[in-house]
Amino acid sequence: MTQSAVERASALERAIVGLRRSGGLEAAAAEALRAISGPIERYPAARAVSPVAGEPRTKWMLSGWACEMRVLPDGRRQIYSFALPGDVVLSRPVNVSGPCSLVALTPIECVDVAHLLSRARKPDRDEISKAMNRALHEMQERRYEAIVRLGRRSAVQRVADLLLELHDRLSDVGLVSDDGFRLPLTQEHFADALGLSVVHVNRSLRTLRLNKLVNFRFGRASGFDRAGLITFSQSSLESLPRTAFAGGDPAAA
Amino acid sequence: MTQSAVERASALERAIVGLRRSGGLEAAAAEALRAISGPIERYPAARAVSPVAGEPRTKWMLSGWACEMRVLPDGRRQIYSFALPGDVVLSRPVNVSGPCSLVALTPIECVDVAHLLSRARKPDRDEISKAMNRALHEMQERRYEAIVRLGRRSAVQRVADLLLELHDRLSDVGLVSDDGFRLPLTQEHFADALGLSVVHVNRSLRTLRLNKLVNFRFGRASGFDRAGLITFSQSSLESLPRTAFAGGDPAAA
DNA sequence: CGGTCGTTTGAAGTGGTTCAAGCCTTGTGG
DNA sequence: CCACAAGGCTTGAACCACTTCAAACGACCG
Repeated sequence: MTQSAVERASALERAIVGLRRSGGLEAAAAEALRAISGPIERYPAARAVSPVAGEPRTKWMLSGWACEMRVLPDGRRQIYSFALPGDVVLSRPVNVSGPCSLVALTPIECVDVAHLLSRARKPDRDEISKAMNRALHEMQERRYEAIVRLGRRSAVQRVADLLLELHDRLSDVGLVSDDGFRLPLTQEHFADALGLSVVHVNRSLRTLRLNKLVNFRFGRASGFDRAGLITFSQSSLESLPRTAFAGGDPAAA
Repeated sequence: MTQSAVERASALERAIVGLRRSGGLEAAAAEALRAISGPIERYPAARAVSPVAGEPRTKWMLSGWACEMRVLPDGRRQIYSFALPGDVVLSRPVNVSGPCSLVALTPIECVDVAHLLSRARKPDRDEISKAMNRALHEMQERRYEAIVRLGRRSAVQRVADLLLELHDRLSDVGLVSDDGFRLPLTQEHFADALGLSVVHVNRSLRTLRLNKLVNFRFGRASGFDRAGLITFSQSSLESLPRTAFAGGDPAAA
Protein backbone atom coordinates (compact mmCIF):
# COMPACT_ATOMS: atom_id res chain seq x y z
CA MET A 1 0.00 0.00 0.00
CA THR A 2 2.44 2.66 1.16
CA GLN A 3 4.84 3.49 -1.62
CA SER A 4 8.45 4.14 -0.87
CA ALA A 5 9.80 7.62 -1.53
CA VAL A 6 11.92 6.17 -4.32
CA GLU A 7 8.93 4.69 -6.12
CA ARG A 8 7.07 7.94 -5.68
CA ALA A 9 9.91 9.95 -7.17
CA SER A 10 10.42 7.64 -10.15
CA ALA A 11 6.70 7.57 -10.93
CA LEU A 12 6.69 11.35 -10.98
CA GLU A 13 9.82 11.39 -13.08
CA ARG A 14 8.22 9.07 -15.63
CA ALA A 15 5.13 11.25 -15.82
CA ILE A 16 7.30 14.29 -16.47
CA VAL A 17 9.14 12.47 -19.24
CA GLY A 18 5.78 11.55 -20.71
CA LEU A 19 4.66 15.17 -20.70
CA ARG A 20 7.88 16.24 -22.31
CA ARG A 21 7.67 13.67 -25.06
CA SER A 22 5.64 15.61 -27.59
CA GLY A 23 7.53 18.85 -27.22
CA GLY A 24 10.02 20.62 -25.00
CA LEU A 25 9.44 21.62 -21.42
CA GLU A 26 11.61 24.30 -19.83
CA ALA A 27 13.90 22.96 -17.11
CA ALA A 28 12.41 25.41 -14.64
CA ALA A 29 8.89 24.21 -15.39
CA ALA A 30 9.91 20.59 -14.95
CA GLU A 31 11.46 21.53 -11.63
CA ALA A 32 8.23 23.18 -10.58
CA LEU A 33 6.37 19.96 -11.40
CA ARG A 34 8.77 17.94 -9.29
CA ALA A 35 7.67 20.03 -6.33
CA ILE A 36 3.96 19.43 -6.82
CA SER A 37 2.13 21.36 -4.17
CA GLY A 38 -1.50 20.37 -4.60
CA PRO A 39 -3.07 17.12 -3.49
CA ILE A 40 -2.45 13.91 -5.44
CA GLU A 41 -5.71 12.15 -6.19
CA ARG A 42 -5.85 8.37 -5.80
CA TYR A 43 -8.47 5.98 -7.14
CA PRO A 44 -8.70 2.24 -6.65
CA ALA A 45 -9.03 -0.16 -9.58
CA ALA A 46 -12.45 -0.20 -11.25
CA ARG A 47 -13.44 3.19 -9.83
CA ALA A 48 -14.69 5.90 -12.18
CA VAL A 49 -12.67 9.11 -12.14
CA SER A 50 -15.43 11.65 -12.15
CA PRO A 51 -15.61 15.25 -10.98
CA VAL A 52 -18.16 16.13 -8.33
CA ALA A 53 -19.18 19.33 -10.07
CA GLY A 54 -20.87 19.38 -13.45
CA GLU A 55 -17.93 20.47 -15.52
CA PRO A 56 -15.29 18.18 -17.08
CA ARG A 57 -11.83 18.44 -15.55
CA THR A 58 -8.41 17.78 -16.98
CA LYS A 59 -6.24 15.26 -15.12
CA TRP A 60 -2.54 14.45 -15.39
CA MET A 61 -1.80 10.76 -14.81
CA LEU A 62 1.11 10.03 -12.51
CA SER A 63 0.88 6.26 -12.15
CA GLY A 64 -1.38 3.35 -12.99
CA TRP A 65 -3.68 2.55 -15.90
CA ALA A 66 -7.07 3.97 -16.78
CA CYS A 67 -9.33 3.83 -19.81
CA GLU A 68 -11.87 6.02 -21.53
CA MET A 69 -14.93 3.89 -22.15
CA ARG A 70 -18.66 3.73 -22.60
CA VAL A 71 -21.23 1.15 -21.63
CA LEU A 72 -23.85 0.60 -24.31
CA PRO A 73 -27.55 0.12 -23.55
CA ASP A 74 -27.22 -3.63 -24.14
CA GLY A 75 -24.44 -3.90 -21.56
CA ARG A 76 -21.56 -4.29 -23.96
CA ARG A 77 -18.65 -1.92 -23.63
CA GLN A 78 -16.53 0.13 -25.97
CA ILE A 79 -13.11 1.22 -24.79
CA TYR A 80 -11.91 4.36 -26.57
CA SER A 81 -8.38 4.60 -25.26
CA PHE A 82 -6.00 3.65 -22.48
CA ALA A 83 -4.44 6.31 -20.27
CA LEU A 84 -0.89 5.74 -19.04
CA PRO A 85 1.44 7.60 -16.67
CA GLY A 86 2.27 11.00 -18.17
CA ASP A 87 -0.96 11.18 -20.17
CA VAL A 88 -3.44 14.00 -19.86
CA VAL A 89 -7.13 13.10 -20.00
CA LEU A 90 -10.53 14.65 -19.58
CA SER A 91 -12.63 13.30 -16.74
CA ARG A 92 -16.34 13.96 -17.15
CA PRO A 93 -19.30 13.79 -14.82
CA VAL A 94 -21.10 10.46 -15.13
CA ASN A 95 -24.82 9.88 -15.64
CA VAL A 96 -25.14 12.68 -18.20
CA SER A 97 -25.46 9.93 -20.79
CA GLY A 98 -22.19 11.45 -21.91
CA PRO A 99 -20.23 9.76 -24.62
CA CYS A 100 -17.41 8.68 -22.42
CA SER A 101 -16.24 8.11 -18.87
CA LEU A 102 -12.83 7.60 -17.34
CA VAL A 103 -12.29 4.44 -15.32
CA ALA A 104 -9.25 3.25 -13.38
CA LEU A 105 -7.99 -0.20 -14.42
CA THR A 106 -5.39 -0.40 -11.66
CA PRO A 107 -5.02 1.85 -8.64
CA ILE A 108 -4.02 5.20 -10.10
CA GLU A 109 -2.56 8.51 -9.01
CA CYS A 110 -3.32 11.71 -10.82
CA VAL A 111 -3.40 15.45 -10.40
CA ASP A 112 -6.05 17.97 -11.34
CA VAL A 113 -4.46 20.19 -13.97
CA ALA A 114 -6.44 23.33 -13.15
CA HIS A 115 -5.44 23.07 -9.48
CA LEU A 116 -1.86 22.43 -10.47
CA LEU A 117 -1.76 25.48 -12.71
CA SER A 118 -3.35 27.75 -10.15
CA ARG A 119 -0.53 26.91 -7.75
CA ALA A 120 2.30 27.37 -10.25
CA ARG A 121 4.14 30.69 -10.52
CA LYS A 122 3.79 32.83 -13.63
CA PRO A 123 6.66 31.94 -15.93
CA ASP A 124 6.21 28.21 -15.28
CA ARG A 125 2.47 28.29 -15.47
CA ASP A 126 2.27 29.09 -19.18
CA GLU A 127 4.92 26.54 -19.95
CA ILE A 128 3.15 23.79 -18.02
CA SER A 129 -0.20 24.75 -19.46
CA LYS A 130 1.15 24.47 -22.99
CA ALA A 131 2.64 21.05 -22.26
CA MET A 132 -0.62 19.78 -20.78
CA ASN A 133 -2.57 20.99 -23.81
CA ARG A 134 -0.11 19.33 -26.14
CA ALA A 135 -0.45 16.06 -24.27
CA LEU A 136 -4.24 16.26 -24.34
CA HIS A 137 -4.14 16.97 -28.05
CA GLU A 138 -1.87 13.99 -28.63
CA MET A 139 -4.43 11.83 -26.87
CA GLN A 140 -7.12 13.15 -29.19
CA GLU A 141 -5.04 12.53 -32.29
CA ARG A 142 -4.69 8.93 -31.24
CA ARG A 143 -8.39 8.49 -31.80
CA TYR A 144 -7.81 8.69 -35.55
CA GLU A 145 -5.63 5.62 -35.23
CA ALA A 146 -8.34 3.89 -33.25
CA ILE A 147 -10.81 4.55 -36.04
CA VAL A 148 -8.51 3.17 -38.71
CA ARG A 149 -7.89 0.12 -36.57
CA LEU A 150 -11.57 -0.62 -36.18
CA GLY A 151 -12.52 0.28 -39.72
CA ARG A 152 -9.83 -1.19 -41.88
CA ARG A 153 -7.83 -3.86 -40.10
CA SER A 154 -8.29 -7.57 -39.48
CA ALA A 155 -8.46 -9.04 -36.00
CA VAL A 156 -4.80 -10.07 -35.77
CA GLN A 157 -3.72 -6.74 -37.17
CA ARG A 158 -5.82 -4.90 -34.61
CA VAL A 159 -4.27 -6.81 -31.76
CA ALA A 160 -0.76 -6.35 -33.12
CA ASP A 161 -1.43 -2.67 -33.69
CA LEU A 162 -2.70 -2.06 -30.18
CA LEU A 163 0.21 -3.94 -28.65
CA LEU A 164 2.58 -1.81 -30.69
CA GLU A 165 0.92 1.40 -29.56
CA LEU A 166 1.01 0.41 -25.90
CA HIS A 167 4.59 -0.80 -26.14
CA ASP A 168 5.80 2.43 -27.68
CA ARG A 169 3.96 4.62 -25.22
CA LEU A 170 5.16 2.59 -22.24
CA SER A 171 8.65 2.65 -23.65
CA ASP A 172 8.53 6.45 -23.78
CA VAL A 173 7.97 6.63 -20.03
CA GLY A 174 10.53 3.97 -19.15
CA LEU A 175 8.10 1.16 -18.36
CA VAL A 176 9.59 -1.33 -20.81
CA SER A 177 12.54 -3.52 -19.98
CA ASP A 178 14.45 -6.13 -21.98
CA ASP A 179 12.31 -8.99 -20.77
CA GLY A 180 9.04 -7.28 -21.64
CA PHE A 181 6.56 -5.05 -19.90
CA ARG A 182 3.60 -5.13 -17.58
CA LEU A 183 0.20 -4.94 -19.27
CA PRO A 184 -2.54 -5.08 -16.65
CA LEU A 185 -5.33 -5.81 -19.13
CA THR A 186 -7.52 -8.83 -19.60
CA GLN A 187 -8.34 -10.23 -23.00
CA GLU A 188 -11.78 -8.80 -22.47
CA HIS A 189 -10.29 -5.30 -22.33
CA PHE A 190 -8.63 -5.98 -25.65
CA ALA A 191 -11.93 -7.25 -27.05
CA ASP A 192 -13.78 -4.14 -25.85
CA ALA A 193 -11.17 -1.82 -27.30
CA LEU A 194 -10.88 -3.62 -30.62
CA GLY A 195 -14.50 -4.48 -31.34
CA LEU A 196 -13.85 -8.23 -31.21
CA SER A 197 -15.09 -11.17 -29.16
CA VAL A 198 -12.92 -12.38 -26.30
CA VAL A 199 -12.54 -15.74 -27.97
CA HIS A 200 -11.17 -14.22 -31.12
CA VAL A 201 -8.78 -11.99 -29.22
CA ASN A 202 -7.46 -15.12 -27.61
CA ARG A 203 -6.94 -16.76 -30.99
CA SER A 204 -5.25 -13.68 -32.39
CA LEU A 205 -2.87 -13.57 -29.45
CA ARG A 206 -2.05 -17.20 -30.04
CA THR A 207 -1.28 -16.45 -33.68
CA LEU A 208 1.15 -13.73 -32.63
CA ARG A 209 2.70 -16.06 -30.06
CA LEU A 210 3.13 -18.89 -32.56
CA ASN A 211 4.80 -16.48 -34.95
CA LYS A 212 7.17 -15.41 -32.18
CA LEU A 213 6.08 -11.80 -32.47
CA VAL A 214 4.96 -11.26 -28.88
CA ASN A 215 3.90 -13.36 -25.95
CA PHE A 216 1.19 -11.67 -23.91
CA ARG A 217 -0.08 -13.66 -20.97
CA PHE A 218 -1.23 -13.06 -17.44
CA GLY A 219 -0.58 -9.36 -17.33
CA ARG A 220 2.85 -9.35 -18.95
CA ALA A 221 4.10 -9.07 -22.52
CA SER A 222 7.42 -10.70 -23.38
CA GLY A 223 9.39 -11.62 -26.47
CA PHE A 224 8.32 -8.40 -28.11
CA ASP A 225 9.46 -8.20 -31.76
CA ARG A 226 8.71 -4.62 -32.72
CA ALA A 227 9.90 -4.73 -36.30
CA GLY A 228 8.10 -7.99 -36.91
CA LEU A 229 4.87 -6.67 -35.49
CA ILE A 230 5.04 -3.56 -37.65
CA THR A 231 5.44 -5.62 -40.81
CA PHE A 232 2.68 -7.88 -39.64
CA SER A 233 0.17 -5.21 -38.74
CA GLN A 234 0.65 -3.12 -41.88
CA SER A 235 0.66 -5.66 -44.68
CA SER A 236 -1.88 -8.43 -44.69
CA LEU A 237 0.54 -11.38 -44.62
CA GLU A 238 -2.28 -13.84 -45.15
CA SER A 239 0.22 -16.65 -45.41
CA LEU A 240 1.26 -16.87 -41.78
CA PRO A 241 0.39 -20.05 -39.91
CA ARG A 242 -2.29 -19.65 -37.36
CA THR A 243 -3.53 -23.05 -36.37
CA ALA A 244 -0.03 -24.54 -36.51
CA PHE A 245 0.91 -27.54 -34.37
CA ALA A 246 -2.10 -27.36 -32.12
CA GLY A 247 -0.84 -28.98 -28.95
CA GLY A 248 2.58 -27.51 -28.26
CA ASP A 249 3.51 -23.94 -27.57
CA PRO A 250 7.28 -23.54 -27.64
CA ALA A 251 7.10 -19.84 -26.80
CA ALA A 252 5.46 -20.39 -23.43
CA ALA A 253 7.72 -19.26 -20.59
CA MET B 1 -21.08 29.04 -61.25
CA THR B 2 -22.08 32.50 -60.04
CA GLN B 3 -24.38 32.20 -57.07
CA SER B 4 -27.21 34.59 -56.62
CA ALA B 5 -27.05 37.01 -53.73
CA VAL B 6 -29.99 35.21 -52.18
CA GLU B 7 -28.25 31.84 -52.21
CA ARG B 8 -25.12 33.43 -50.80
CA ALA B 9 -27.05 35.02 -47.96
CA SER B 10 -28.97 31.87 -47.05
CA ALA B 11 -25.81 29.75 -47.09
CA LEU B 12 -24.19 32.18 -44.67
CA GLU B 13 -27.30 32.24 -42.54
CA ARG B 14 -27.29 28.44 -42.32
CA ALA B 15 -23.65 28.40 -41.31
CA ILE B 16 -24.38 30.91 -38.54
CA VAL B 17 -27.25 28.79 -37.29
CA GLY B 18 -24.89 25.81 -37.29
CA LEU B 19 -22.36 27.71 -35.21
CA ARG B 20 -25.02 28.78 -32.79
CA ARG B 21 -26.37 25.29 -32.33
CA SER B 22 -24.17 24.08 -29.52
CA GLY B 23 -24.43 27.23 -27.45
CA GLY B 24 -25.48 30.84 -27.63
CA LEU B 25 -23.95 33.49 -29.84
CA GLU B 26 -24.48 37.17 -29.03
CA ALA B 27 -26.62 38.96 -31.57
CA ALA B 28 -23.84 41.48 -32.14
CA ALA B 29 -21.34 38.72 -32.89
CA ALA B 30 -23.74 37.08 -35.34
CA GLU B 31 -24.19 40.44 -37.01
CA ALA B 32 -20.42 40.78 -37.30
CA LEU B 33 -20.28 37.38 -39.00
CA ARG B 34 -22.94 38.42 -41.49
CA ALA B 35 -20.59 41.17 -42.61
CA ILE B 36 -17.63 38.89 -43.25
CA SER B 37 -14.73 41.01 -44.37
CA GLY B 38 -12.03 38.51 -45.25
CA PRO B 39 -11.84 36.42 -48.39
CA ILE B 40 -14.08 33.37 -48.80
CA GLU B 41 -12.06 30.34 -49.87
CA ARG B 42 -13.48 28.08 -52.55
CA TYR B 43 -12.41 24.57 -53.45
CA PRO B 44 -13.75 22.33 -56.20
CA ALA B 45 -14.97 18.80 -55.52
CA ALA B 46 -12.22 16.27 -54.83
CA ARG B 47 -9.64 18.93 -53.95
CA ALA B 48 -7.76 18.69 -50.66
CA VAL B 49 -8.14 21.68 -48.35
CA SER B 50 -4.61 22.14 -47.21
CA PRO B 51 -2.72 25.14 -45.88
CA VAL B 52 0.36 26.29 -47.76
CA ALA B 53 2.35 26.83 -44.59
CA GLY B 54 3.31 24.00 -42.27
CA GLU B 55 0.82 24.68 -39.53
CA PRO B 56 -2.75 23.34 -39.32
CA ARG B 57 -5.46 25.95 -39.78
CA THR B 58 -9.01 26.10 -38.55
CA LYS B 59 -11.72 26.56 -41.18
CA TRP B 60 -15.38 27.45 -40.88
CA MET B 61 -17.53 25.74 -43.51
CA LEU B 62 -20.07 27.97 -45.27
CA SER B 63 -21.41 25.65 -47.93
CA GLY B 64 -20.80 22.24 -49.49
CA TRP B 65 -19.60 18.91 -48.14
CA ALA B 66 -16.11 17.82 -47.13
CA CYS B 67 -14.65 14.87 -45.27
CA GLU B 68 -11.73 14.14 -43.00
CA MET B 69 -10.04 11.03 -44.34
CA ARG B 70 -6.87 9.06 -44.71
CA VAL B 71 -5.54 6.88 -47.48
CA LEU B 72 -3.88 3.71 -46.21
CA PRO B 73 -0.68 2.29 -47.71
CA ASP B 74 -2.68 -0.38 -49.55
CA GLY B 75 -4.84 2.25 -51.24
CA ARG B 76 -7.97 1.73 -49.17
CA ARG B 77 -9.49 4.73 -47.46
CA GLN B 78 -10.86 5.51 -44.05
CA ILE B 79 -13.24 8.44 -43.73
CA TYR B 80 -13.25 9.87 -40.20
CA SER B 81 -16.06 12.36 -40.48
CA PHE B 82 -18.12 14.51 -42.80
CA ALA B 83 -18.00 18.29 -42.58
CA LEU B 84 -21.20 20.22 -43.30
CA PRO B 85 -22.08 23.91 -43.55
CA GLY B 86 -21.61 25.55 -40.15
CA ASP B 87 -18.99 23.03 -39.03
CA VAL B 88 -15.51 23.99 -37.89
CA VAL B 89 -12.67 21.72 -38.96
CA LEU B 90 -8.90 21.55 -38.85
CA SER B 91 -7.16 21.54 -42.21
CA ARG B 92 -3.65 20.12 -42.08
CA PRO B 93 -0.70 20.19 -44.45
CA VAL B 94 -0.58 17.07 -46.58
CA ASN B 95 2.43 14.79 -47.13
CA VAL B 96 3.45 14.83 -43.48
CA SER B 97 2.12 11.28 -43.33
CA GLY B 98 -0.30 12.97 -40.97
CA PRO B 99 -3.21 11.01 -39.65
CA CYS B 100 -5.82 12.92 -41.54
CA SER B 101 -6.53 15.28 -44.42
CA LEU B 102 -9.54 17.36 -45.34
CA VAL B 103 -11.03 16.80 -48.80
CA ALA B 104 -13.92 18.54 -50.53
CA LEU B 105 -16.68 16.19 -51.68
CA THR B 106 -18.64 18.90 -53.48
CA PRO B 107 -17.51 22.42 -54.34
CA ILE B 108 -17.19 24.12 -50.97
CA GLU B 109 -16.87 27.58 -49.49
CA CYS B 110 -15.13 28.19 -46.20
CA VAL B 111 -13.39 30.88 -44.19
CA ASP B 112 -10.10 30.78 -42.32
CA VAL B 113 -10.99 31.25 -38.67
CA ALA B 114 -7.75 32.98 -37.66
CA HIS B 115 -8.15 35.52 -40.45
CA LEU B 116 -11.76 36.03 -39.51
CA LEU B 117 -10.91 36.65 -35.88
CA SER B 118 -8.10 39.05 -36.66
CA ARG B 119 -10.57 41.20 -38.56
CA ALA B 120 -13.29 41.18 -35.91
CA ARG B 121 -13.55 43.95 -33.34
CA LYS B 122 -12.83 43.26 -29.70
CA PRO B 123 -16.13 42.45 -28.02
CA ASP B 124 -17.24 40.24 -30.89
CA ARG B 125 -13.90 38.55 -31.32
CA ASP B 126 -14.00 36.66 -28.02
CA GLU B 127 -17.58 35.67 -28.60
CA ILE B 128 -16.87 34.34 -32.09
CA SER B 129 -13.72 32.62 -30.94
CA LYS B 130 -15.62 30.81 -28.22
CA ALA B 131 -18.29 29.69 -30.66
CA MET B 132 -15.68 28.38 -33.10
CA ASN B 133 -13.94 26.43 -30.37
CA ARG B 134 -17.22 24.96 -29.23
CA ALA B 135 -18.01 23.85 -32.76
CA LEU B 136 -14.57 22.30 -33.19
CA HIS B 137 -14.97 20.49 -29.90
CA GLU B 138 -18.35 19.15 -30.95
CA MET B 139 -16.72 17.75 -34.07
CA GLN B 140 -14.14 15.99 -31.90
CA GLU B 141 -16.78 14.55 -29.58
CA ARG B 142 -18.46 13.04 -32.59
CA ARG B 143 -15.46 10.79 -33.03
CA TYR B 144 -16.49 8.83 -29.96
CA GLU B 145 -19.70 7.98 -31.76
CA ALA B 146 -17.71 6.92 -34.80
CA ILE B 147 -15.68 4.54 -32.68
CA VAL B 148 -18.76 2.96 -31.13
CA ARG B 149 -20.28 2.59 -34.56
CA LEU B 150 -17.26 0.77 -35.92
CA GLY B 151 -16.60 -1.27 -32.81
CA ARG B 152 -19.98 -2.44 -31.66
CA ARG B 153 -22.61 -2.17 -34.35
CA SER B 154 -23.70 -4.40 -37.23
CA ALA B 155 -23.60 -3.24 -40.83
CA VAL B 156 -27.25 -2.20 -41.06
CA GLN B 157 -27.02 -0.43 -37.74
CA ARG B 158 -23.93 1.46 -38.87
CA VAL B 159 -25.67 2.67 -42.00
CA ALA B 160 -28.82 3.63 -40.09
CA ASP B 161 -26.73 5.38 -37.46
CA LEU B 162 -24.77 7.42 -39.97
CA LEU B 163 -27.91 8.40 -41.85
CA LEU B 164 -29.43 9.53 -38.56
CA GLU B 165 -26.40 11.61 -37.69
CA LEU B 166 -26.30 13.28 -41.08
CA HIS B 167 -30.02 13.90 -41.08
CA ASP B 168 -29.99 15.55 -37.69
CA ARG B 169 -27.00 17.71 -38.50
CA LEU B 170 -28.46 18.77 -41.85
CA SER B 171 -31.76 19.43 -40.17
CA ASP B 172 -30.03 21.78 -37.71
CA VAL B 173 -28.85 23.99 -40.56
CA GLY B 174 -32.11 23.90 -42.46
CA LEU B 175 -31.05 21.53 -45.23
CA VAL B 176 -33.83 19.01 -44.68
CA SER B 177 -37.27 19.39 -46.20
CA ASP B 178 -40.39 17.26 -46.00
CA ASP B 179 -39.54 15.22 -49.04
CA GLY B 180 -36.03 14.37 -47.83
CA PHE B 181 -32.58 15.87 -48.19
CA ARG B 182 -29.61 15.99 -50.51
CA LEU B 183 -26.80 13.60 -49.63
CA PRO B 184 -24.00 13.97 -52.17
CA LEU B 185 -22.24 10.75 -51.18
CA THR B 186 -21.67 7.55 -53.09
CA GLN B 187 -22.10 4.16 -51.48
CA GLU B 188 -18.33 3.94 -51.55
CA HIS B 189 -18.14 6.95 -49.22
CA PHE B 190 -20.45 5.14 -46.84
CA ALA B 191 -18.30 2.03 -47.10
CA ASP B 192 -15.12 3.98 -46.37
CA ALA B 193 -16.68 5.72 -43.39
CA LEU B 194 -18.27 2.59 -41.93
CA GLY B 195 -15.53 0.03 -42.51
CA LEU B 196 -17.69 -2.04 -44.85
CA SER B 197 -17.52 -3.20 -48.45
CA VAL B 198 -19.50 -1.28 -51.05
CA VAL B 199 -21.54 -4.36 -51.81
CA HIS B 200 -22.63 -4.74 -48.25
CA VAL B 201 -23.48 -1.06 -47.90
CA ASN B 202 -25.74 -1.54 -50.88
CA ARG B 203 -27.45 -4.49 -49.24
CA SER B 204 -27.86 -2.63 -45.96
CA LEU B 205 -29.44 0.31 -47.75
CA ARG B 206 -31.83 -2.08 -49.45
CA THR B 207 -32.78 -3.53 -46.06
CA LEU B 208 -33.60 -0.06 -44.77
CA ARG B 209 -35.56 0.68 -47.93
CA LEU B 210 -37.57 -2.53 -47.71
CA ASN B 211 -38.39 -1.73 -44.11
CA LYS B 212 -39.60 1.71 -45.18
CA LEU B 213 -37.11 3.42 -42.88
CA VAL B 214 -35.31 5.52 -45.46
CA ASN B 215 -34.80 5.53 -49.18
CA PHE B 216 -31.32 6.75 -50.11
CA ARG B 217 -30.58 6.74 -53.81
CA PHE B 218 -28.71 8.83 -56.31
CA GLY B 219 -27.70 11.59 -54.00
CA ARG B 220 -31.00 12.05 -52.20
CA ALA B 221 -32.58 10.56 -49.11
CA SER B 222 -36.36 10.39 -48.92
CA GLY B 223 -39.01 8.69 -46.83
CA PHE B 224 -36.94 9.30 -43.72
CA ASP B 225 -38.46 7.65 -40.63
CA ARG B 226 -36.42 9.06 -37.79
CA ALA B 227 -38.12 7.25 -34.91
CA GLY B 228 -38.02 3.97 -36.79
CA LEU B 229 -34.34 4.35 -37.56
CA ILE B 230 -33.50 5.09 -33.95
CA THR B 231 -35.26 1.96 -32.75
CA PHE B 232 -33.59 0.02 -35.50
CA SER B 233 -30.06 1.25 -34.94
CA GLN B 234 -30.10 0.86 -31.17
CA SER B 235 -31.65 -2.53 -30.58
CA SER B 236 -30.56 -5.41 -32.71
CA LEU B 237 -33.97 -6.27 -34.18
CA GLU B 238 -32.67 -9.44 -35.75
CA SER B 239 -36.14 -10.32 -36.90
CA LEU B 240 -36.53 -7.75 -39.65
CA PRO B 241 -36.80 -9.06 -43.20
CA ARG B 242 -33.81 -8.38 -45.33
CA THR B 243 -34.05 -10.55 -48.39
CA ALA B 244 -37.83 -10.07 -48.63
CA PHE B 245 -39.61 -10.21 -51.96
CA ALA B 246 -36.50 -10.01 -54.05
CA GLY B 247 -37.79 -8.50 -57.28
CA GLY B 248 -39.99 -5.61 -56.37
CA ASP B 249 -39.20 -2.40 -54.58
CA PRO B 250 -42.38 -0.57 -53.66
CA ALA B 251 -40.51 2.33 -52.07
CA ALA B 252 -38.72 3.32 -55.26
CA ALA B 253 -39.81 6.74 -56.44
C1' DC C 1 -8.64 -26.53 -1.19
C1' DG C 2 -12.67 -24.75 -3.11
C1' DG C 3 -14.35 -20.75 -5.65
C1' DT C 4 -13.86 -17.34 -8.93
C1' DC C 5 -12.14 -15.11 -12.69
C1' DG C 6 -9.45 -15.35 -16.72
C1' DT C 7 -7.73 -18.21 -20.47
C1' DT C 8 -7.93 -21.85 -23.92
C1' DT C 9 -9.96 -24.93 -27.18
C1' DG C 10 -13.59 -27.13 -30.27
C1' DA C 11 -17.62 -27.10 -33.25
C1' DA C 12 -21.22 -24.92 -35.58
C1' DG C 13 -23.36 -20.89 -37.34
C1' DT C 14 -23.57 -16.16 -39.51
C1' DG C 15 -22.40 -11.70 -41.14
C1' DG C 16 -19.67 -9.67 -44.23
C1' DT C 17 -16.30 -10.05 -48.24
C1' DT C 18 -14.93 -11.01 -52.83
C1' DC C 19 -15.52 -11.83 -57.51
C1' DA C 20 -18.07 -11.28 -61.47
C1' DA C 21 -21.60 -9.76 -64.23
C1' DG C 22 -25.56 -6.87 -65.62
C1' DC C 23 -28.19 -2.58 -65.03
C1' DC C 24 -29.27 2.24 -64.35
C1' DT C 25 -28.19 7.28 -64.68
C1' DT C 26 -25.85 10.89 -65.92
C1' DG C 27 -22.97 13.47 -68.87
C1' DT C 28 -20.93 14.26 -73.51
C1' DG C 29 -20.55 14.62 -78.43
C1' DG C 30 -22.52 13.89 -82.90
C1' DC D 1 -32.37 14.59 -79.76
C1' DC D 2 -30.16 10.33 -79.80
C1' DA D 3 -25.91 7.27 -79.07
C1' DC D 4 -22.42 6.08 -76.42
C1' DA D 5 -19.26 5.97 -72.61
C1' DA D 6 -18.21 6.04 -67.69
C1' DG D 7 -19.21 5.74 -63.21
C1' DG D 8 -22.19 4.22 -59.82
C1' DC D 9 -25.73 0.85 -58.36
C1' DT D 10 -27.56 -3.90 -57.93
C1' DT D 11 -27.61 -8.74 -57.68
C1' DG D 12 -25.95 -13.72 -57.27
C1' DA D 13 -22.81 -17.28 -55.67
C1' DA D 14 -18.99 -18.86 -53.13
C1' DC D 15 -15.91 -18.17 -49.53
C1' DC D 16 -13.85 -16.81 -45.15
C1' DA D 17 -13.39 -14.11 -40.78
C1' DC D 18 -15.36 -13.66 -36.80
C1' DT D 19 -19.07 -14.93 -33.39
C1' DT D 20 -21.53 -17.81 -30.33
C1' DC D 21 -22.11 -21.53 -27.38
C1' DA D 22 -20.22 -24.83 -24.46
C1' DA D 23 -16.89 -26.94 -21.79
C1' DA D 24 -12.32 -27.61 -19.66
C1' DC D 25 -8.25 -25.84 -17.75
C1' DG D 26 -5.19 -22.66 -15.18
C1' DA D 27 -3.96 -19.08 -11.82
C1' DC D 28 -4.83 -16.58 -7.91
C1' DC D 29 -7.22 -15.64 -3.36
C1' DG D 30 -9.06 -16.31 0.72
